[in-house]
Amino acid sequence: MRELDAHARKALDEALSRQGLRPTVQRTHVFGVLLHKRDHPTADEVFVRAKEELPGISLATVYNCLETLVACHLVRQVNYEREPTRYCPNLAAHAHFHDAKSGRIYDVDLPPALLEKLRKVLPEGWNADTIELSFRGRKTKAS
Amino acid sequence: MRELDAHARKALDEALSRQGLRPTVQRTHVFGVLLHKRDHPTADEVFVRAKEELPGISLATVYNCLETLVACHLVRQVNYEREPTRYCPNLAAHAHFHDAKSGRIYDVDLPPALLEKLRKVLPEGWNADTIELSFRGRKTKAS
DNA sequence: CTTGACTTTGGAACTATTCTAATTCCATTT
DNA sequence: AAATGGAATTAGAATAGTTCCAAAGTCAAG
Repeated sequence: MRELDAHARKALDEALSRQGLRPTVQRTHVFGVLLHKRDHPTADEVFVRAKEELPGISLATVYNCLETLVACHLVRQVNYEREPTRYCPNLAAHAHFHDAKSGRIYDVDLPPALLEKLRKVLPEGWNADTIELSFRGRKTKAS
Repeated sequence: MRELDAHARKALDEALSRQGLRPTVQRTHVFGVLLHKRDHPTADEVFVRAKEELPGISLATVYNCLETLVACHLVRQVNYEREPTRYCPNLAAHAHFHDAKSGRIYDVDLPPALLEKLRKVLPEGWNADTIELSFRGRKTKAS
């Protein structure tokens, strides 16, 4: 992952400058790491991967960059039980499936119609900004 | 909350003995604390409440008891972001609503039909043992 | 009573994350 | 180009929720 593609580059620059922040090499690279392998890494894993190209980067910076990317809505946090937070650059509406066997997390598409139905379970006057749906179980088939 | 009612007592005794565990005074009391005020307390909050009647109880024991109750399926854990784990004695299928303003967590009933629909978003061969659904937002009306 | 498994306890240890203070970077102004 | 000042990065210390551990206590069964 030498470089961000033009689309990602633009999304990053715009989202950052919207909040008066600069696209530093660390931020850019951390974003690149997430886009490169979309497997929901932890901050530590991002740190290890980031160091391959930016040996001097610190863990604190990785945390800072991830926090910034989340604040800019370029990346989502995924929490599962008390495990370390994972990071996900998939911004489309989706749920997560935690495979008990491998520990891996998979994205699962959420049809907009279902999202609407979910919103409807809330009583009048309760407004949800975010909806999180996660499954835990076992995959018996790959796919 | 001097005593567990007969129903809770029975559920506790049966669930514990199913795993060869004993209904100690600490376990019984921690369960009682959760049933008494169903507001999703943290382990620390349970600790504080438990000490009112059992001044000698230790935090480690509260953690142990909660873990045991969860393992016996008498209590559910509720995690939200990286906040401390909360505990919930409501075993019926339900979602959680996190009120951003008050920080409080509310139970939201989940119709079985909706649960079925949720299960259907998973690809063939992916079997969910647990489904977690949580909302975050603001309540504009009490209710 | 003894035995042996289960429990509880206090405190130490662990770990993900946040904080802090010092340094570096970089765009802008001189 | 040098100086300025706010933003960003850094290493390491600090924090907080939770788990671990070894010792002491409890209890049912023999």
